[in-house]
Amino acid sequence: MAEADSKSPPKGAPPTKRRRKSAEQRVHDIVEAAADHFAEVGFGGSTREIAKRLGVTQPLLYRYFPDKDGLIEAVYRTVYLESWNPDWDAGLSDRSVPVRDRFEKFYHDYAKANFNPRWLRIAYMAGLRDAEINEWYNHLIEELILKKLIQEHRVELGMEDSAFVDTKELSFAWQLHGGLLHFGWRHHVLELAPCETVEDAISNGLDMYFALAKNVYDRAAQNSDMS
Amino acid sequence: MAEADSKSPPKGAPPTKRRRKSAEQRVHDIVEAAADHFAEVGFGGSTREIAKRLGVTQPLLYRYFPDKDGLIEAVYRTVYLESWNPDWDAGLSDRSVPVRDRFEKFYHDYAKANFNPRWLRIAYMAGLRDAEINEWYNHLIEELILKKLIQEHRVELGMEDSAFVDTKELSFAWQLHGGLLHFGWRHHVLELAPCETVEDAISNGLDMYFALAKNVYDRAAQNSDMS
DNA sequence: CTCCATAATTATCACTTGATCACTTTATAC
DNA sequence: GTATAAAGTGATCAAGTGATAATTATGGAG
Repeated sequence: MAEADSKSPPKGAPPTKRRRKSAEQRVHDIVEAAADHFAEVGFGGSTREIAKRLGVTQPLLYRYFPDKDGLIEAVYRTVYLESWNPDWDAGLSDRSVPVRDRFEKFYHDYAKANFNPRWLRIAYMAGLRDAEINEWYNHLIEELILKKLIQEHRVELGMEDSAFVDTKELSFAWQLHGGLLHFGWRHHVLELAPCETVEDAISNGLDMYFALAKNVYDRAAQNSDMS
Repeated sequence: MAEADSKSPPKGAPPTKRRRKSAEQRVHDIVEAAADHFAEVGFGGSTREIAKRLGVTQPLLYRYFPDKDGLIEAVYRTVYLESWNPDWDAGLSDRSVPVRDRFEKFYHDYAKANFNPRWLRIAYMAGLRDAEINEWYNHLIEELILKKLIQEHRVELGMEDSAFVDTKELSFAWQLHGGLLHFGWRHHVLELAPCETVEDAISNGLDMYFALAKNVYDRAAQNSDMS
């Protein structure tokens, strides 16, 4: 705040005094500008354009990053990490609240943090560029969110609290998560006119998930009664 | 057939006779090679590499396409059109078959045609590059597949055959389609180890859709009874 | 005020890329 | 055979790219 963004010189034109920033601050600014630029034009975007946005010369980037790939990886980290809230796990574990409500709140927060052009575009671009980072992220989602959903749902239905998660259960959970992510894609990448709000999409997705998961558990319970 | 693929000279090295192809054939070959190359490395891939794959010099491409963008658009068209089967509509309309079965078959075919790295990567890359083409495609899906699903399902439940499609119904249908597409993404772009088959994913997705849609329709029917 | 570590710049290189044009080779019609 | 339309090549350009090295300017410590 209070500081005009890097670029503009105070007043006159000629001297254009160069302002120094701490290494820490500069790294942060560069990654931020790089993320914005790459999100817009892809990772093919030039280092010169990034420097231009910062009002800085291009070789300066190489003072803080070994090469373009290094910068891109820093962008990965920033984009993925700064949009992940560590508090989510606590919220999802709070059994004083119905599972449905817990996950509805979670997905509202998740959408608020991630359903924007910058995050979605970089996430999909990263998946296309090198799947590794996205593999890691999907693993995170599966372990921390989807398996949690399955287990907490089971507990609420009075089933035994087993760590084992069935393929079919995971399939349902991924169907939910994938469907919502695709909503984000249509909305913020394709920029299609939204015929429903995010809240509705989340609510509808959860309805589908809980309705069917319950059916399946009920049927399983009947089967075990018969045995 | 019987013709060794363009590249290799018949036998010896020195003369490397240049083979001529009809313009039509050459255009087809170029687009095919371009699609393969772009699918692998992104639309930043070079025209020289495409030419190399064909065993041809790079300027030749400019005989058949005005510029790189023109080539990319031709790739769009080929990839999208050649993987769309016009017969699908007939299959989806055949009321002698249960809706569930019709759409299960459709999604099997759809996955067979589209769930491969080339199609998925180019489709997502196209969405990131310029949303327009993907907007058009999503419109196609919505009009020809999803609305069909909704209406045929209604008919099977004995409801009136109205052309009007509710926002909520569409939301469910997109949740289904998006979830399945995301399965393709995880499977063929991220190359994650599949813990379920495509068939299972489709079957589970449809289970979720039909279970909930039926619930909603039943509830709507009760409400109208009360009025 | 002076010093000096270091933030930032200037100049530049080697290379790739999309694109153009004049030229050569091929197949086909006569 | 020979003429000819068109398929294909070679040489080359201008622009833009990531990256390096030498140089300059800044601001805090003493």
